[in-house]
Amino acid sequence: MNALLSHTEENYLKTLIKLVLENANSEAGTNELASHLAVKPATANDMLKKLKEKGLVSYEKYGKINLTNQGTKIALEIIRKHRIWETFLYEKLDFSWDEVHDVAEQLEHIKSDKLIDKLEKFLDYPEFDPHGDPIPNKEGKFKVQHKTTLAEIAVGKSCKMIAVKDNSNSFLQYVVKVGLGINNEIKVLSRQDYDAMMLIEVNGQQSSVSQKFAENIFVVFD
Amino acid sequence: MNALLSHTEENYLKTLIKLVLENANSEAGTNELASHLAVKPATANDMLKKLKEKGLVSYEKYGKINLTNQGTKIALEIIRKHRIWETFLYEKLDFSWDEVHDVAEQLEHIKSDKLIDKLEKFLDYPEFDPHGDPIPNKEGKFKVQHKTTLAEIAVGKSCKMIAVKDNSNSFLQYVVKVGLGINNEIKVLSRQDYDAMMLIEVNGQQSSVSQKFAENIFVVFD
DNA sequence: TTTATTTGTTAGATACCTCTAACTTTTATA
DNA sequence: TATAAAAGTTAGAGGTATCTAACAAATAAA
Ligand SMILES: [Mn+2]
Ligand SMILES: [Mn+2]
Ligand SMILES: [Mn+2]
Ligand SMILES: [Mn+2]
Repeated sequence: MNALLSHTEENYLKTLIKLVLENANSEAGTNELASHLAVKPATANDMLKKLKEKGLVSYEKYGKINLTNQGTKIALEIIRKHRIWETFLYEKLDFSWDEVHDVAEQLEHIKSDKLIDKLEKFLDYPEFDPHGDPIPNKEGKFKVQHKTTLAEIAVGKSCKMIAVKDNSNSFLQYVVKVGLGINNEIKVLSRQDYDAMMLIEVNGQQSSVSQKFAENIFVVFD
Repeated sequence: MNALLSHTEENYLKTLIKLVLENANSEAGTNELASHLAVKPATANDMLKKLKEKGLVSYEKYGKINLTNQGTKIALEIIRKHRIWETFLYEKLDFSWDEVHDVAEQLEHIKSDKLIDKLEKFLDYPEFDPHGDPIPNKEGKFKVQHKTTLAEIAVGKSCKMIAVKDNSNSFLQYVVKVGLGINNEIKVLSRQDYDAMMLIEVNGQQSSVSQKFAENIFVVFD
């Protein structure tokens, strides 16, 4: 059934589904794909032909790229594995928030349905990973949370942090430094007209954060 | 320091150390290596040149193959990872005896010292894997047990099973079926002169086992 | 609507890992 | 010791994943 893909092919699918999901227009381009995978457009183009040949992506020459149903299914399986492994590393092995991603990038390619299912059970069926991202279940379904960014919360209002948008190590470390974490209550005390710098309060601690920072914190209204 | 090796290179080193250790004469041959890796001798020969170039194996044209100190160090690290992962799968995820090996073959190539050290701690520093094989520590040291095979135990004597020699799925499943497991006490009731078939008793259960079977069960005297 | 810029594609090359077929060296056997 | 068998090596080739450089198409700007 699952036509044994290489690490590389899996990484292309995973990147494609991320682009397709966040692009809103539900499609991706060659250059965009290449840059996210840190390869040259020519390389990505070759791989796209191969993935099309295998029925995992649909696209025509000079057209936009989409995943087929089969491609989407596989991509979600990889995301599922990635997030379950991140949860394992964080919950059981005491890895920190910013350390889990790189190792999960390797672990997500381990081929064993039994392994990931048993790991999921061992973790007691987690629904979200350490960054607040939803973990797809075996059927590829996951909890969709209505989320806003901290940048959009009005002055005087409170909200709860549920996830981060940027998953880079430097951002994650910065978030920790500011005293923020998943499920923390955040109160917006003020916002500058000039540059949208915000003063926020978390656990009684006040911090000043930039617009760029606030745009990468996902929150829900209280 | 550790010049990032490919999965393939790591598998060659791991196979080499096994051959070198079990060959007693402490060396291996090209054909032998190739057959263990399920590749053709020509392929193994190419890789040997490459590993020699990298300073991991020492050998001269038409001569015998040995690992260098650096090659030995890396090979032991891979074995360490393999056995720690097997222990994790068996102890924490309820994998059975015969299921752990194949998944560990993949997991052993994950590159993260932190991961394997934290996993080792999580498992409370195990010294032996589920098959009774010793787990090298970070320095590559491991417990050496003086072991004999069941085939060598005299009639009327008892011994304790400490490991299996053959790690194949079919053998492991057979061992379970016979009612045997690590740390079981085995009493040798009789042995046929003709074909060395043995009658043994384990946990009050009597079984008849072949010489080939007995030669693959490692035991220690009581 | 012509031109410039961005985006995407092709051609040709390299590194890695593998193979088959032919050859050479070493070891075992008669 | 001459010959046969086994073990090991080389040459030549193919698939995958990558690159650079040159080209083509689509889109944005003038
Ligand atoms: Mn991640
Ligand atoms: Mn995550
Ligand atoms: Mn094993
Ligand atoms: Mn084992």
